[in-house]
Amino acid sequence: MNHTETPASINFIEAIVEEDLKNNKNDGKVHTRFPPEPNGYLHIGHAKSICLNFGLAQKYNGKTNLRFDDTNPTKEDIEYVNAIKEDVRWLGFSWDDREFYASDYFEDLYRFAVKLIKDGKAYVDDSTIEEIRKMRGVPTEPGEESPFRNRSVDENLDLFERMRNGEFAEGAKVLRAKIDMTSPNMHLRDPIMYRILFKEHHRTGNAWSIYPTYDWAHGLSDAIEGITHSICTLEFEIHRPLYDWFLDQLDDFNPRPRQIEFARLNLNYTVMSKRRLLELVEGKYVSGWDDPRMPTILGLRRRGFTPESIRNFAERVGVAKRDNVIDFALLEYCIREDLNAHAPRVMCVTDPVKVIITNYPEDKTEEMEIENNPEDPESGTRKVRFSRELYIEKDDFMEDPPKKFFRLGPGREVRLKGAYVITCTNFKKDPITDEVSEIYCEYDPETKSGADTSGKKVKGTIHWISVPHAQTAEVRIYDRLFMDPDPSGHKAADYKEFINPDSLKIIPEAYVEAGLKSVQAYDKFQFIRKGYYCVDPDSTADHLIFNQTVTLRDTWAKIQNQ
RNA sequence: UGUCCGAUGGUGUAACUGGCAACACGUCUGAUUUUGGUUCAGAAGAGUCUAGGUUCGAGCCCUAGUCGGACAACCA
Repeated sequence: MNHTETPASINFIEAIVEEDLKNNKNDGKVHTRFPPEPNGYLHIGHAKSICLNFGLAQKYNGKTNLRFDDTNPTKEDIEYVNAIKEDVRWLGFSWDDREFYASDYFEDLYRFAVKLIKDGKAYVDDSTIEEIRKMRGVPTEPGEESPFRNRSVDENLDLFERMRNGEFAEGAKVLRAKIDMTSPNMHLRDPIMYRILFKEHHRTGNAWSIYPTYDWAHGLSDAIEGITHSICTLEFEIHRPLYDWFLDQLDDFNPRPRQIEFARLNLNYTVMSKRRLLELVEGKYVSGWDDPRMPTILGLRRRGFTPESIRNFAERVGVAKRDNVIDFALLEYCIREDLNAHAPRVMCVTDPVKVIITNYPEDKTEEMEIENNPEDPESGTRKVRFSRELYIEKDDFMEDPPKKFFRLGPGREVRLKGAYVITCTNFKKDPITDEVSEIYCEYDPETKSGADTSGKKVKGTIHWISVPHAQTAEVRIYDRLFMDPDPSGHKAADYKEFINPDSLKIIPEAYVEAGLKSVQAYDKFQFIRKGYYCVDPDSTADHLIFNQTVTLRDTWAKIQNQ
């Protein structure tokens, strides 16, 4: 045995944290936060951020706050805060009693703003939104100063207070930080700290008529909560000088939070922007935020994803600063890995054709004991009834099969999963449609599953449902919502053109094993491609995997070529 | 014609303070298999954006360039 220690590789954020720990910065504490704006449902991209923030704290014995960044009442709603809490919890993370809201700090923020005004570092601007925009200039040229920039401290103080008191109309005035109108960084050209908004806030009601902007509120909220490492996505990188500037103007915060940016998750075939997901919901392209085709946590959950699989995915995609597009196949792999080991499996026939076992007694019924999950010995077995007439999948029979086709055809043998080996002796076709309507087989009594004394080896195993014992259930097949070209790039003119028309297929009456109530969702791309169906019988309940041997798209292409 | 950030197999992430570019997904081959799944064994695939420089030695350091991304909401 070689005991050479390979140092476990850490990501760049962990490297920063470890460096801080080494220098005993922040008294050796690690405190992160997950700060969603409650204006939409969480998606797989947020899951990465959640895993990052909570995972980092867990790893270094720190804590993570859940903070709602609720500074813009025009977009936010209590519905979203509840949904977000549920999603984070479901993912397996706990914020204990540290559930905070940026709106909790409105009074503090106001006080800090007054301090800035007194220090001559903020001023009330009467310019219109257009004027402000125009004077801000463009990135390649300096902006110009507002005519209101040099108001006296007293006047600013008075005006700001009256803004708070609701004496001015929306858009009439804003509070701006006095920084540098010539800065090449647009965010430093006197950024807006407060705007007037006569809008009811989901937590503070009508108490406020001014609301802080993100830049003003975020760093301060971090500081107030004692956050040490404020992790956010790359698009905030250019905000960092402003984040630091605001903190520099105020008290000496200890710990002094540090903003660290990472590249957000992109998935091919997937739209990840909250705004666009909202469009999909409002435009009824999907049934809701929890539609199994959505990349939302709720959607993935209904699609059959487990919290473990998503956490695992977040771990595997890694963390870095370069733009990335993760292959959907990795996400599929993560859930398959988990479900394969844990999900119980059942049989279902979606596109049936009848098989008659001519040498099996007409009035006989057997109960076959079939394991629920061959990978999991603890999953036990169930009894499935078997009789002379069965349904099998149309795809599992070929009149004139090519060499590499391992399933049923004239004269061929297959095993019926958990039952007998049968040999096809004949078949009948519908004279009108020319489709195979009945298949005649003989079974070998010696080949009974678990008690096979025949020594027979067969290449294929197919699933079946006993005709007299069959139950019907609706089956929904979900494919990826988007097809090529990849809509995850943000350049698509209208990404809705890429919606896959077959993303949801409903089979109203598929044959299922007795005892199955309904079959709501399973996933074509993830599972059929690998020979699996994932079932979500009751929205978010446990899932099952069908014993399915539907022609695998890739495999089938190969068989045809041979 | 600005500022900031980034660049490693098809995809993503590694490579301790410079020391033969590794892991995973995907792909392909073979074995096993009562689901063409799983599992197992193996293979192909990059010489690290380019050009210089420092060095015994550069993916790592320096310089210049190229390409990509972000930034001009009273959004976050």
